[in-house]
Amino acid sequence: MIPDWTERFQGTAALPRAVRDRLVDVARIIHMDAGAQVFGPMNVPDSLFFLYDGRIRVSQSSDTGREITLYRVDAGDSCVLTTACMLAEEAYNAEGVAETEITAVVLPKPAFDRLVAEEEAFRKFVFAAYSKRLIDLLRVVDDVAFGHMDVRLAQRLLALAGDLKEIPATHQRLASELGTAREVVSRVLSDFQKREMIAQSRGRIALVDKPALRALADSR
Amino acid sequence: MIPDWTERFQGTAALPRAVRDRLVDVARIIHMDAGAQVFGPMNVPDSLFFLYDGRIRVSQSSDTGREITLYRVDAGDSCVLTTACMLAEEAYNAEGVAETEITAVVLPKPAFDRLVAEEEAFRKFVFAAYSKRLIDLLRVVDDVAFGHMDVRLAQRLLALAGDLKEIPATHQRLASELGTAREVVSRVLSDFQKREMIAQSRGRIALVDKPALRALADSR
DNA sequence: CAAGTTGGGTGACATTGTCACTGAACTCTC
DNA sequence: GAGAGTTCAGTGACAATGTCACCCAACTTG
Repeated sequence: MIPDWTERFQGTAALPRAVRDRLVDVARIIHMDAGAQVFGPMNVPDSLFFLYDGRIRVSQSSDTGREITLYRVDAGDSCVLTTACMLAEEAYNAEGVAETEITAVVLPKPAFDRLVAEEEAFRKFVFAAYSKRLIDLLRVVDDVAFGHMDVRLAQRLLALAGDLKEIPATHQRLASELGTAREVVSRVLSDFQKREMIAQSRGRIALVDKPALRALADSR
Repeated sequence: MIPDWTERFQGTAALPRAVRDRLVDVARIIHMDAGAQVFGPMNVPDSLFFLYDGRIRVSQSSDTGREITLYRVDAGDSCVLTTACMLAEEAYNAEGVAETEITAVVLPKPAFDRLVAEEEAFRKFVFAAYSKRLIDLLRVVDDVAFGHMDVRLAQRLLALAGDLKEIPATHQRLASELGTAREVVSRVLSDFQKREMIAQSRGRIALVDKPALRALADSR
């Protein structure tokens, strides 16, 4: 089904043929639909997770119903938060939800341990993954603690849009990205609209003046 | 001077005698005064850092002059943020400052790599350290994004006090703990005072009614 | 089409952040 | 121990953000 997933990851592509064959043998491939919860407070995995295809959004939610996106796991990345959870047996309320249909490689812990012990390349990969997430979270803290809503929203709109001119997103959805309330997003968006940087219709936002958004996103 | 620092760390105490002797040989011991910057944007270390004695406060600051405490490194912990920085060569503006006089063990990267490769116990220690920091940061994000100032301040006052009844801390200092502005801390503290939970004098805060503070800290 | 559901708008108010001050409390120097 | 400078804290006005209680419009479904 998947030709050879070890091609796909920084940490495994460099491994000797024999090791890779063994890995392909011992790992399980799983598929999940978009919207499925990959992990969460009630669903703590005991294995290591490598995302072969698709995208996962990792978020944290408050008990008052608000939510914030921490980062996204893209194809080729591993998901270290699950690992972290296993190691530091502390409670946390982050969850990972598949944003698209996903295909992932699940490596049993013993195999993971062995690989980390024996293979330099794999070890580097895992450490890099941890480091990346740490840095990601530093960025989130910085944004939430010190950033301004209009700037943050402009940044997020541009990031979500990529090369496209329009994004399918409700105000609530954007609020969950930034960890704020829907009303706040509505307010800021209607301001953007007044300044003719965007155009809105139900569930869609058209980025009319990307340069202006970019300028705002880079300011302050 | 230090009898055998390898006793001190989870990751090294369990190692074979021979390995530990080699470690003691290859590592450097450093001392720093309270207030010294251990690492920062301008001061990126190329070695691994194990805190033998003292405490380090790791914080992040905005370009507008505000600051927030991310976590503290206690004696017996390693400081993984420096590692993270080395691996993911991204810019970040976190810094570590010695809160007390500190004594630390600095392990050159080659020795670190070798240890991680060869020693299970050490590897576990390092992964656990990373995981702990990830969880710490999740907690910070949660607090900043969803927490209320009065609750957060009550929590912090209790944490900083420990068993003591009084803490030496300026309003500005507390603001830097929580990533807010001094005026906000002043406001909340004067409210606490009005409710007779604390008493204030210049640079000192007496926790008069700890149970009430505790109740507040645990609420919402 | 009617009814239900979801997305979005709005005004009032609470909390938090920012700014521009003031004065009090400490420190230092002479 | 009397000023001078510095650090710490208090204040009022205002801006930005969060919360609440609604409303209505747009879609969806039976």
